[in-house]
Amino acid sequence: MADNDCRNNLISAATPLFAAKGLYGVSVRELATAAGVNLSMVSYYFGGKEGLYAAVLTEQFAILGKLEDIAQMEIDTLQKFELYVRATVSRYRKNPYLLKFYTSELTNPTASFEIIIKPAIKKVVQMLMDTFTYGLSHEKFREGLNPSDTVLALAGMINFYFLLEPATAELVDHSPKRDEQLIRNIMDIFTRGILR
Amino acid sequence: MADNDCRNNLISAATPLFAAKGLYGVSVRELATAAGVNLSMVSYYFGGKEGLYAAVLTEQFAILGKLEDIAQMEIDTLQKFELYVRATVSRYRKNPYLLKFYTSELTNPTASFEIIIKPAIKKVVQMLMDTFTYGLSHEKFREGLNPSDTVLALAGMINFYFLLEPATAELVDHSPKRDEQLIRNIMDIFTRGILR
DNA sequence: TGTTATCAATCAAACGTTTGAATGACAATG
DNA sequence: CATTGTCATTCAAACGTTTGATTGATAACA
Repeated sequence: MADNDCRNNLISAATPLFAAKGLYGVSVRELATAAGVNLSMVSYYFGGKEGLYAAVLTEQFAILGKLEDIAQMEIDTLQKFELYVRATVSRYRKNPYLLKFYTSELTNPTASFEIIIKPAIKKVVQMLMDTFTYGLSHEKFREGLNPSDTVLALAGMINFYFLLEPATAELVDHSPKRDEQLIRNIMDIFTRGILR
Repeated sequence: MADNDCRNNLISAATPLFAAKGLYGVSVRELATAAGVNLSMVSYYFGGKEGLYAAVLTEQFAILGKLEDIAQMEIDTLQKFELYVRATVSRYRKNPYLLKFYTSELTNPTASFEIIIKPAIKKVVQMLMDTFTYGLSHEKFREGLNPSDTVLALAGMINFYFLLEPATAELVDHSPKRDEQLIRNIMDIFTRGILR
């Protein structure tokens, strides 16, 4: 097996397994078999099962950093929010496992939560709050709206849509071809909701 | 030990443990010790660990049925949505474990998902969609809004606020005394977002 | 030849479940 | 009224299996 194939195969195979069943729902043997490598390679490359899990999580959440750039862009405040929503949708479409790790850690946190997930989420929420506060101070948005409640509402609209898919797939069309309509629907509500 | 104390103790002790660590994150010994009962009582009363988990889940989701009554009430359509939001908030406040089971099953579904969680969620979403469609046909709401996208947006605004608490507690005040402001903030955005 | 990578085999520990005995309440029997 | 039998409940102990991790040998390569 070529250099580092073993390590890469483990991460690739572990990602969907951990996403579907969680850290304690998969055994090391299951991970090794799925990757087509020897069982002991998990300890050899990652120091153990939790190390592999942390490696998967780190890879998954590396993408999230790009969201912070939105705040510095020289575009309209409302456009920044739309950019956030669009980036979120395309991120979940490109990586169908990200949301699983995201919410799995929120509900059943492992040791990785404080180190990887929590800081990543805080940065995004902070960025959104800063953006909203800027819009407020420049008299674009209505007075009286609470910054944190408002940005969490926006984040909730888009994230919850994807989170609920396993339960509502038979009730609602969640296919990517409806994404554009979904984004417009959300931005439509949000824009009218916060503008003067 | 009095009649059925053993069974009740197991459910009471298992609820916070399963909520915090998930089905596979807790051992039967841990559950029995926390309940102060013998290890074999789990199998005796519930047929095994998964049986106890299912019993906990059933008890937790029994409350969710009340939401359906909202649709039949003789009140304004918008008031029905506000009632849904208020009921959701008070439900999470009264039972801090419900959301954990809710989202844990959505991300890492066990055998109980199809039987207990999925039907419960579908009923609520269907009720909300019916309510919105009624409002649409009676010309209260703007044309062009997609029913499913819109009600999932409302549900997301309130549910995501609670889901994100472990990550944003240091950034945002999630205390119950802010609930009224939170509800008004959400309904404010939603109302302006969907009204003509 | 020393280093890195991989393997099958093995380990102790923990897992969920089952067992057979002991307990106490209660009704039936004499 | 005392005795017997039945029943659900609880217990400590053990069950076989699976767990995550480690070992020492072996191969590939520098």
